[in-house]
Amino acid sequence: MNTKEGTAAIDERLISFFRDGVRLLGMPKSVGEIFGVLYASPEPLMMLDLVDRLSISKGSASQGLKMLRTLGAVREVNYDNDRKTYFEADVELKKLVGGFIREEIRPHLQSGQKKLKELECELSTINDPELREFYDERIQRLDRWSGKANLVLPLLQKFLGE
Amino acid sequence: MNTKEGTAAIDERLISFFRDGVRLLGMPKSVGEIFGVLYASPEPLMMLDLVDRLSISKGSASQGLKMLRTLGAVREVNYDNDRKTYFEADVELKKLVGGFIREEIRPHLQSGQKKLKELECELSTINDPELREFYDERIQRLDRWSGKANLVLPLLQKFLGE
DNA sequence: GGGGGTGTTCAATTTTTTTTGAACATCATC
DNA sequence: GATGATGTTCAAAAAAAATTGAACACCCCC
Repeated sequence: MNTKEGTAAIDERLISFFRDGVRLLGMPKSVGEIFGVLYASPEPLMMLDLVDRLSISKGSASQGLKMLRTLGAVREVNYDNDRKTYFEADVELKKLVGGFIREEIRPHLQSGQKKLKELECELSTINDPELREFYDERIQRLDRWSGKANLVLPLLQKFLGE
Repeated sequence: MNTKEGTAAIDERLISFFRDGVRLLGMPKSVGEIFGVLYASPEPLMMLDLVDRLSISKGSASQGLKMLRTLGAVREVNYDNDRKTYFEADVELKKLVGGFIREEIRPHLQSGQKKLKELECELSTINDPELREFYDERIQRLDRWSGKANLVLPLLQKFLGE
């Protein structure tokens, strides 16, 4: 790790940048901090480096890294022809955000769409035509919306992928 | 409130739909439930209707309504030439999502951009040119990204606004 | 096959967020 | 200006989420 140069202040700011950033995505701050340390590091790091650097437990570090690897935002690398596994950040943030969209937003959207389908089936159980009309309109509205969201997500990912 | 017709099951599903939906935006489930009840109601409701319907406390209902009004997703209306205030959902979900973008995402983005500005200033304190180059590249990358995000948000809002 | 260094798992703990409830504010009506 | 029906506030309680730490698994190397 690089401790000679005066990069501590910068590292701190980068870490804080990502800590807040992942909060917006509803992830624990430790995950943001881990990503921040890796993003700010010229060399890959080992898990224990993160534990030291951030004063977090091995458990947190392990789980945070797992989450980040699932998103595709961090990967294992070989380094220094040493057999240990090191970790490095994928500098393309689209991995971070794209992974979030893939792992969090899409499943939610899908389950929402399933719920809407079920809703449509139940519509016929309403007798009063006026009331049925009312619910029909509201459910259709959600349908259109959810379709739109489905449409826009890939575009968004494309756009954000530099 | 409409209790005659067999809409309870549908209402339940709509409520659950929004409960999960707002969870994705990191809001308390009570907020989603409140919006759900209003969205599923042909008539405006009073706060105490929500308290009854959802078996939540007045405090929750009041705070949830406040949040939804801040987002612009719910508004007060007059009804039944009665002086009480009633609440109804804005059926355009863009209000809900747009409000979220305005109240949550934008401020975060702005504070992130401020952080980046500060980071750029600190770059000059690094002596080693190679290391400075490294940080410079990473920070610029964040800059580009944050600019992109700023660009895409209004487009997103426009697109989602039917 | 034992030891050192690394990462994982998960029950217990801590921290954070949400919800509650009781005291208070508002205001139309009698 | 008392009453009743509504909404608000906020400290305390409950619930949910994140973090810890200790036991365990893995794996290279001697």
